[in-house]
Amino acid sequence: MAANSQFSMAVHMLTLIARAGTDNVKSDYIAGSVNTNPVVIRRVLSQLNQAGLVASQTGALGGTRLARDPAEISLCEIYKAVSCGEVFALHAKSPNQDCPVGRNIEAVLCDLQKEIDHSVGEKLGQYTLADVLEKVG
Amino acid sequence: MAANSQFSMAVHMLTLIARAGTDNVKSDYIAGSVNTNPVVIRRVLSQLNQAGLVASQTGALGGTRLARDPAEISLCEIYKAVSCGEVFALHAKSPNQDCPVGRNIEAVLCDLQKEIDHSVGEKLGQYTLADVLEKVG
DNA sequence: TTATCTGTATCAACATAAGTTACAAAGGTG
DNA sequence: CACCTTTGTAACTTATGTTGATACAGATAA
Repeated sequence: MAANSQFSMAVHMLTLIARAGTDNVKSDYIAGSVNTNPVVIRRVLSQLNQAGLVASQTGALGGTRLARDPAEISLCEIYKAVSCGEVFALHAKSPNQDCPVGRNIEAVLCDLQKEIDHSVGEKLGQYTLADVLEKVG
Repeated sequence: MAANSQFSMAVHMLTLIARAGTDNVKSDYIAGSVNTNPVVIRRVLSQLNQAGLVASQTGALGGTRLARDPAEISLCEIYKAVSCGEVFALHAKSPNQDCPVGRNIEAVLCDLQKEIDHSVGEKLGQYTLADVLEKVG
């Protein structure tokens, strides 16, 4: 499949929204900067909305604004909001349970997966949207 | 697409191969434990071969054996051998360069991507195939 | 009332993984 | 040498997921 770039899009979008302060930002405007279709933007915004990172408003003069201070939004929260997110996938089909390795490997990999995902979350948690804003300028 | 489970397969496969010691393990046998097609196994083995983790032999009595001691094979090496591997993807299409955010966001995300990938590698590097062997029993 | 936006549903286009079949080449064995 | 087994790949199919695009209902300001 095409690689999932929703996290990159989300950070980009939130940066734009943050820079607008309390003004509502329209999905059309965001789409112009991200260089994609407004519906793609609104799909990601829907997830950010559910995560409580932004607030949207319909109707004329509608749009989206941040629900929280940029310094209070960690990249980990953004990642979790948009990602189905495991660094690596477990077996698609269950291994052969008659094999001692096949019987036990899944649990070992599952534990490892949790540990790696947790470590990614911690690393992303070291940065906030405010840090990104500063770097982007 | 279907999620990429090659790393999980690779760890599973290498565990089976390690347990066989110096004996050659056939792709048919591995496929039976992983519960998939032998060609899928040989495709992953081909990558592990290129990474120097295993050695294969064609012909009758052929098969695959470890090229190194299990304690000298880190999970990071396995991950790098099979994964095209970024935790998150950058923008598919380049953002709008006329927008100050679009112009700078890619570099920021690229740096972040490298940092996260590096941290995943470090975490995986804390474990070896020998550790997996011990856990699987 | 009208124009503007969001929120979704739906469909097409494209990419990738996994599964399968087929076969050339390598390498033991009788 | 002839035969059998096994790897290494190519090619094709199927399944799944992401992105892009069109369409339209519902909300809301002027």
